[in-house]
Amino acid sequence: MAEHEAAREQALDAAERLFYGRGIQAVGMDAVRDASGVSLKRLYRLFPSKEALVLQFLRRRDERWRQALARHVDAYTAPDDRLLAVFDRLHTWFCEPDYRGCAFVNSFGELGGVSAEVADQARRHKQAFRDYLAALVEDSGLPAELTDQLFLLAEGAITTAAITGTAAPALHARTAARLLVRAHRQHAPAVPDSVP
Amino acid sequence: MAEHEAAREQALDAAERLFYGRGIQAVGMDAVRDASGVSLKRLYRLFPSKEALVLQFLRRRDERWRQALARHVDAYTAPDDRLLAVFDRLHTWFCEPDYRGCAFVNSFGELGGVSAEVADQARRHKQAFRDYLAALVEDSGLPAELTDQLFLLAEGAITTAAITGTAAPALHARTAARLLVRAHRQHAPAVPDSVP
DNA sequence: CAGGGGTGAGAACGAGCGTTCTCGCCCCTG
DNA sequence: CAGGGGCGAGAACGCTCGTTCTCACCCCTG
Repeated sequence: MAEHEAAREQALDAAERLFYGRGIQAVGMDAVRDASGVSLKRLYRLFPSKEALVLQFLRRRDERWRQALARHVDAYTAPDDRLLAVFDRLHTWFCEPDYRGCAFVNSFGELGGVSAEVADQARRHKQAFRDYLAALVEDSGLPAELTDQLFLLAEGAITTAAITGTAAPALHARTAARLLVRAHRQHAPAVPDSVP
Repeated sequence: MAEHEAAREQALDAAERLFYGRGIQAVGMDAVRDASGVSLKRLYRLFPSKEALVLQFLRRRDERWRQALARHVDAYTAPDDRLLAVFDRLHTWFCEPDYRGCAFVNSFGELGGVSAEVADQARRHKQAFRDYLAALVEDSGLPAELTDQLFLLAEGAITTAAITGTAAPALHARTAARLLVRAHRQHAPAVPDSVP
């Protein structure tokens, strides 16, 4: 029954491409069928409803997005490089040809007011990203207040890149991040008193 | 024919409340009629189509949003206070009970991939906000690069406040903004060599 | 080879929605 | 007072879409 898994993946691939590119409500199940080659009957056996497909799409996207970020960050070892690598990853993301912002922000805007589950997915995704940033900040020996500041820069860059259609916001966010890191170091300098 | 204008305003008020609160596609013209008390026939005489109503809603919201911001900023005279007042304004906005993020970001996420006009409205709105920030930055004698950095902070705060449902992002953005202003002043200090 | 259980393609169904039409009512003019 | 033109309420229409059903087909077992 690997057939089953393959169809599931095809369906989710198509759903992701369509939902992300055109918005969720603008995409019918017929469009998912046409794009995936998975018949309606099978679609409804794999996912009990469109809402289930949407939530699955969001779950998978969250996982993959965070994996891609971590993979990029893990190419660096120096804590400060790792912090800034987040913004490099944003830059390459923004350069993808059909970049259209954060799927979770978009879904939240479209359905957050009407579907509690979608709103929850968005909250969880952002929370996970913030937690990840917090760990990087702590590894750098920087104060925790920096986390939210960097998070806001990243978040702002994500939506600004989408709306303006350019990747420059990643660079602006990166410079701002460097300035903030430096500012925080000046008030509570180098720090590392590890291994007491 | 003040009747005409009154109905128009009622319709736009209801449309704004509904579109902003539930998303655009989740709100039918019937809902606008019920909430506004303006009959369907009249609605369609006032606005040739739902899309026209949506665009009008966005135009009006852009105008009012920027007016409210300017009014708040104009309560201050010192250039640096005016800059930071932007984030205070965000804070009071986030505290509104049915705050649900930026109507333009939400509309862009929902319809930007499918309606060029909606995408355009979002672009224009963000551009206008950025221009406004740029003027404040220039009035403070600060370097232009600061503009995009503050813009990203504001933008990030707007969506983060929506998704987390708290107003704290405004405070985080404000502190980050203060740090960035200070950082920029250290590299190219006080400046004002006005009136040569 | 017979038969049946699952499959795919597409029709069908029912609800929702954008838009228009009908019809009775009211007010305004001659 | 007579008549008509615009108005509101809501029905109606046509389309889309989520979901299910039909039916012919294929493959697999006895």
